[in-house]
Amino acid sequence: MASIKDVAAEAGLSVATVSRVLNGHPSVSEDARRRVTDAVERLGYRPNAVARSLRTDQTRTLGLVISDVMNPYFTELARSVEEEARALGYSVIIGNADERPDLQDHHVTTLLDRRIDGLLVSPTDGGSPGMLGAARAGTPMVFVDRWIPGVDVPVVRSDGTAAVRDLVAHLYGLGHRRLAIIAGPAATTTGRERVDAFRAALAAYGLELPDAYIGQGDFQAGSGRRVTEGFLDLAEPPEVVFAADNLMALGSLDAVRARGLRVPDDIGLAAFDDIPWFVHTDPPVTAIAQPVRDLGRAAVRALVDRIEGRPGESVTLPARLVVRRSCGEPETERPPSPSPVRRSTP
Amino acid sequence: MASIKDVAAEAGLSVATVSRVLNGHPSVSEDARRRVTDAVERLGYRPNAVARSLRTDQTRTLGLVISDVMNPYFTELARSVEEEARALGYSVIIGNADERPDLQDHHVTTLLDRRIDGLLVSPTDGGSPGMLGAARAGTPMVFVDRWIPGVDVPVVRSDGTAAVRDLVAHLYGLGHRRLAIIAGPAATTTGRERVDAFRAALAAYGLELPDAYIGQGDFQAGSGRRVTEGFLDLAEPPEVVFAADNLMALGSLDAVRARGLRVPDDIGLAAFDDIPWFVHTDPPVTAIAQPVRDLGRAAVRALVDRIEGRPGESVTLPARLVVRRSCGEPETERPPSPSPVRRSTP
DNA sequence: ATCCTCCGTGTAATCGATTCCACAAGGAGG
DNA sequence: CCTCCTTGTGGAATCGATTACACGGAGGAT
Repeated sequence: MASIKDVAAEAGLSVATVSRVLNGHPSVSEDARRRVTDAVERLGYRPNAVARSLRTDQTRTLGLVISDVMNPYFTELARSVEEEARALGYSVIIGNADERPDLQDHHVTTLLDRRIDGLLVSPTDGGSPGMLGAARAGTPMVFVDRWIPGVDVPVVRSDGTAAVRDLVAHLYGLGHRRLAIIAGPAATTTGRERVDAFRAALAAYGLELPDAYIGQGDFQAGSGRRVTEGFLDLAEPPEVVFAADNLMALGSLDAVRARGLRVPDDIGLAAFDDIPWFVHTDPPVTAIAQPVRDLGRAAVRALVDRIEGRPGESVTLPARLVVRRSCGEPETERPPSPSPVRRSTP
Repeated sequence: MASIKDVAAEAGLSVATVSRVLNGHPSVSEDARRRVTDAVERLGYRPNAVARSLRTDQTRTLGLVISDVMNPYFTELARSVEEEARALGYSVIIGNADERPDLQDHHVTTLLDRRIDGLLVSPTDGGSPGMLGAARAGTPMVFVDRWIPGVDVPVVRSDGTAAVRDLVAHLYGLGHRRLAIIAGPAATTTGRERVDAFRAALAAYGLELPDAYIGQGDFQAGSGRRVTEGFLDLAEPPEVVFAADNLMALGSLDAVRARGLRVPDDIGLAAFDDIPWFVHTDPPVTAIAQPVRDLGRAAVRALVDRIEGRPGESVTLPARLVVRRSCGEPETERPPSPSPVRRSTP
């Protein structure tokens, strides 16, 4: 592969001049500029990003470590992050932690070894050593979705308390009183917050959240199934189950169906995180939707701000309730809406 | 951040010796080895992968350019690719082409600029200039899922002809005769092959595939909707629509529902690519499942073989039909099966 | 005409690793 | 006791870029 030296030779100039042309440095004669671009063209030369990074100490690359790629919520997040990063002239390398702290650490160290300019993390746990180290070492960093209290890093997330309140109001209005939740891991902020928000909302209606109605999940489908089975085995099963993420809701649906029961007639179901597929499930699932695209965009902007020396602030965006049929009859009969999967095509 | 020089100073040795210890070179005294590891420990030193790559001319990184991350099929492919690559000591950088040749080219050049060791591509089109250039330039390369005829690169893919035959047999057995297809872009191999396989299978039953029953889609939900609307407007609409990927099937479902019609009573639906959500849609969708994990694994192995100087061969794995309820009554009434989303949890 | 600027260019140092080659010390063999 | 090998180590070149500094020449001011 041709190097800058080859270009210099081909153009009959020094590597310094070639480099200047390549980087749009002002003090280069028109003649030299032309000769260099011609030589580049002839040789099909492309600058070696590795060498450039070594010299300039910046890779123009962002690392994104997410908890689970197979979760549509995170897939969409990753997509919007990449989009915004590209617009800002950065590439992104995605690491999938699969909800495992050890894998998360692996990716963090790998990314740091490659000297990425900044790190976007949605931590799987309360803080693995590798991650804490990275934060302390001064690598520009931003948390998305989940975060770790006590670590001084901007957080870009969505606040679901109002939406959860709306959800409880909706359920209460439908006559439901025994409401249960499938919680996420207590080590994650989203795991804890959603339970807290739910409990608080229930309290506003004079409802309790007994321990038996709090199932411990891990944000994966399997746990949703297991917890739901436990609920159904109760002497007095809940009337509605609220899953703290979409995968656990899926598992819950499975469990209900495996018993030959039906949603929402026998038991209602609601989920945190709305995804395109919830429109098409049987029945369509009532969910709390986060503004994922905006979250990704804001996270990248905050991180790039940090990288480029600007402050880089935390952002909290509200989530909102999307009522469908999985908890009982909706208020109004609307025509089916088109799938949100659709792109910009008219 | 500490460099190898700092380690050398701390250990009271030369950088050469430090490097040898780091790389497990045999001719290093036990004493030196200990002093170096101690120094590394004290300094929290991590080798700079950028510098290393520049010197050794290898990044131990694979590039993966896929057509659409939001498509669960590709998400799963990406996941299995990363998994296998990690097992083999490689990282992977994912580029999302979003079915756009220009974006695909952008990612290919970016990846090449970073001097990745090899490229895994599922081409969006018949071959964008950047990709063809990469193939010609001798970068180790392997096609996954889709490929480009005439380019001498191993292909790892799945063969759906048998499964499509099974599908048509299933539909024929259910009494359906007017069968339509929503095709993928003609520029992609999968776009063409699936139509061809479908036509051939129909022929085996003395059935035709009239032009009016071939809708041109682009593997995105929007086109599935549009094409299906066209089918429904026909004087004699098809009895079953076969979507060449899962996203278009989703769009098709939307369109049917938007008319107030029902699947499978008013019109049947089948899809290429099985995904976890098809179990939970209303109704569950009959689909052709590819062995995605195996595909990802095989692709990485072929690529790494190429990179490390071994031949690196093409692989074709069979797809299989998964019958559900979207085309009419299934043969047997089975208890609902658990969701395939489940991980290794028992 | 002289001096000072400014412009365009080239030389060489540098980033952080790897690795070839030289070399010193020590042991074996003659 | 001398030579030869082996072993462990260090010096320095190298990968491909960027950039500080030096320098020659053109042009303007005096």
